[in-house]
Amino acid sequence: MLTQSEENYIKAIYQLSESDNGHITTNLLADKMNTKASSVTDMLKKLADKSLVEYTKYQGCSLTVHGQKNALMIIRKHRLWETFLVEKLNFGWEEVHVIAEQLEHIQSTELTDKLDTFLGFPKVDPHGDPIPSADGTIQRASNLMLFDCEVGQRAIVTGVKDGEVAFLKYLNKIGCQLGTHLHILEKFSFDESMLVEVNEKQIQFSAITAKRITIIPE
Amino acid sequence: MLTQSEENYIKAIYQLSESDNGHITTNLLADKMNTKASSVTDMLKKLADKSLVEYTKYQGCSLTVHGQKNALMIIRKHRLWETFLVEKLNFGWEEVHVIAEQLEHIQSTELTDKLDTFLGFPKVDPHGDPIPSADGTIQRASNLMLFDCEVGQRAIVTGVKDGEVAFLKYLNKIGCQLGTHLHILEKFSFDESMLVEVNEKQIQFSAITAKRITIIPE
DNA sequence: ATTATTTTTTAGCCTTGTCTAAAAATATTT
DNA sequence: AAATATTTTTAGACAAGGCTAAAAAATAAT
Repeated sequence: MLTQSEENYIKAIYQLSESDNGHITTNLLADKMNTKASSVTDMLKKLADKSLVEYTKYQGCSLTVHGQKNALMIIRKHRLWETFLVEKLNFGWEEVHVIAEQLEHIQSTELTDKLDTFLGFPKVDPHGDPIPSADGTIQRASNLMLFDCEVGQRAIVTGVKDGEVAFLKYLNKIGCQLGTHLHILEKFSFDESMLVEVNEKQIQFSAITAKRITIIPE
Repeated sequence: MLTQSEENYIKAIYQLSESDNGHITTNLLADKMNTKASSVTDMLKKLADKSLVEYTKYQGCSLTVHGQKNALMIIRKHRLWETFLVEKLNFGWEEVHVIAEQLEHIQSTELTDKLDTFLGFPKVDPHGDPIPSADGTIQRASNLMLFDCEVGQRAIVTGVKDGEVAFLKYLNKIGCQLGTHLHILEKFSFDESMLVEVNEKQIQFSAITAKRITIIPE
């Protein structure tokens, strides 16, 4: 049984491992957790004792298989609850993250699985992130970015990365959701921004934004 | 913003106040919280500082209006979640208490109210206990006990008190739920037990059990 | 190959919530 | 009313999780 703090560390390590290839440094984690490096060191020792992470002094850490399994279950809960909040309680996709951060710590496998059943075994959460199944399987998230599309191409939005509230609200305003059709009209080399048709309106996306929107070509 | 521990104390004090008329002693609370009197003393000071309880040394405590309001919101959350678990996720009424003890600490008034809406503003939880409304109003629970019924009388089950798992499972076995019709056939003075017709079967209820089942006369 | 710099760890302290053991206040008996 | 028993509080300690400041290791730069 893990504490909430331990769970939060495990989840953070998992998420960092997805981008930064496995080798997580103390400072990186401290940054992600909004805490100090010294606190991270303390916690890593604790997690290593419980064999959730591999940790060697001054060498950073990585999750053990056991740790990964735990991380996936926390992420499963987080994403199922987000789905519940949006699908059943009519929350907006920009509102659910903070609440799900609390709900993901509720301990009951039976609850998680029944929630999954109730929701009809959704494959992705409201931001397009894949939901791990009860046995710990997870689909690889689509990594085709709007940014990579060519002029003239058509695509459908499948997800948003790092969905901070302000960004999601902006997408709401321009009517851009999961499933929205896009048509790339123009790309500008000077700042790598692009002009895109969204719901019959022309929208200018910065490179940063275009890298946060994942798509499938149409 | 209260810690989980503070919330648990507040809730316990509220529940004790319902039966034991307002004046809660340190030991009583310690017992209810499965902790030591010294720990209770410490916590009462903290709660008094936050003006959630009225506390005078050696004299026990009682909730302030502010404390009562908090207690009611925790109970509201607990009972709404219990209802959700039974109505939507198909849990049995004997399974939901422990899970709801975790869910009751989730902080989001919006979530609570949206859950209430989703459930269709239920008046009582799966054990027949009244659910406080968003403004903190709560219906007085029915206090007519099966125990008080006379021979020949008919009644309908409206609730169960102190619903520990084994007791609720027993009620499941004999098919006794909220809404079940009862017919009192006989009362025995030697041990105050009673013979009751439940679903066309004759069941012998001890005094203890008959005091835990609340009813309305038919 | 030594400095200098950055990163990480250690050491010591704080807070929350708990505990035990001893002291103080209140209740109960005789 | 005094002695005894019970209840409650205080004092001091501990574990979890965090912090700051100083020390140690690793990395970068001369």
